[in-house]
Amino acid sequence: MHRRTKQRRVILEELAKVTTHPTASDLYEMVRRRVPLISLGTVYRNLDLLSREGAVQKFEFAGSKTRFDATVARHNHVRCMECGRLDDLTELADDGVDDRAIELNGYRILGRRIEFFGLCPQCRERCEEIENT
Amino acid sequence: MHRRTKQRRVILEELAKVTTHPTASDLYEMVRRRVPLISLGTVYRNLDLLSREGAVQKFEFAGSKTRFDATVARHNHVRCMECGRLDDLTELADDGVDDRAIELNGYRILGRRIEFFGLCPQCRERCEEIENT
DNA sequence: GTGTTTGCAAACGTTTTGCACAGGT
DNA sequence: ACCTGTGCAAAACGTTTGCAAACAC
Repeated sequence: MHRRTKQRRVILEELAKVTTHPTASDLYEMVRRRVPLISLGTVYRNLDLLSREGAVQKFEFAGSKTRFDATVARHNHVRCMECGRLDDLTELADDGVDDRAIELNGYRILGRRIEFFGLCPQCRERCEEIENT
Repeated sequence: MHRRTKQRRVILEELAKVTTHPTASDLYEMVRRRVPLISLGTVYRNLDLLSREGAVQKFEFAGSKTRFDATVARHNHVRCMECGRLDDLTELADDGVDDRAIELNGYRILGRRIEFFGLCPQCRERCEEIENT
């Protein structure tokens, strides 16, 4: 069985503190303030273990680093193409995508991921200013 | 202006030959049969250039290598979680996802990507056999 | 001739792994 | 005492980049 180590506990605690979606090295820096000698490898190993247990969610986004989230409830994301900011989209939990079509391809569907991308409020404003010049 | 080099031409020709979604190194192996001294770096540089030109599509899938496609029309994908196989889903081009909700978050949405994942026909059969044992 | 493109190899950033030791049970 | 988890460093992985030579225009 899995043992309750200080490293594992602090990683989970630090992840639960934030609503951002930290990467493994973000978390490494956060945890290091409380467990100075922790190694990045340990952070990776624990995040992997915790995500397999279902205690954290792991998001492997297209074209960027893996991000982690202590919020386990299902939700989709928007990424800003300009600054890289990542936001939750809780309202779109039920996305209305039709599953039947995929049955036609002979696949047994186990899940789906929707990623939206665009401009966040700040970058949008900045871009629109430039457009109007 | 861009020059018409043998390497670039052969990369595009080989990519157009297949309906799979080769990675850069898959393509490197394919092209190498015709241009033995080509380097992997050249394949990457040309795929990048061709995708910026819109001649090929680049798919940066979550948690896996970037794949390329000479079919430019918009379509979604299913990935097999067991064997990694990747299929097109042309029928689901209009996915029915509601865009209005995202406007509420203040984002200007420029695109979305839907990835389905599950078991392909072959792996599905194999898994169901094991389940029934 | 000029400037782009190439092959090669080294560098890169993220993630994984091998190892001997520390520490939870 | 066992055997999982750790720190460290090196390796692995896909991708990018610096360079001098080669080539398209």
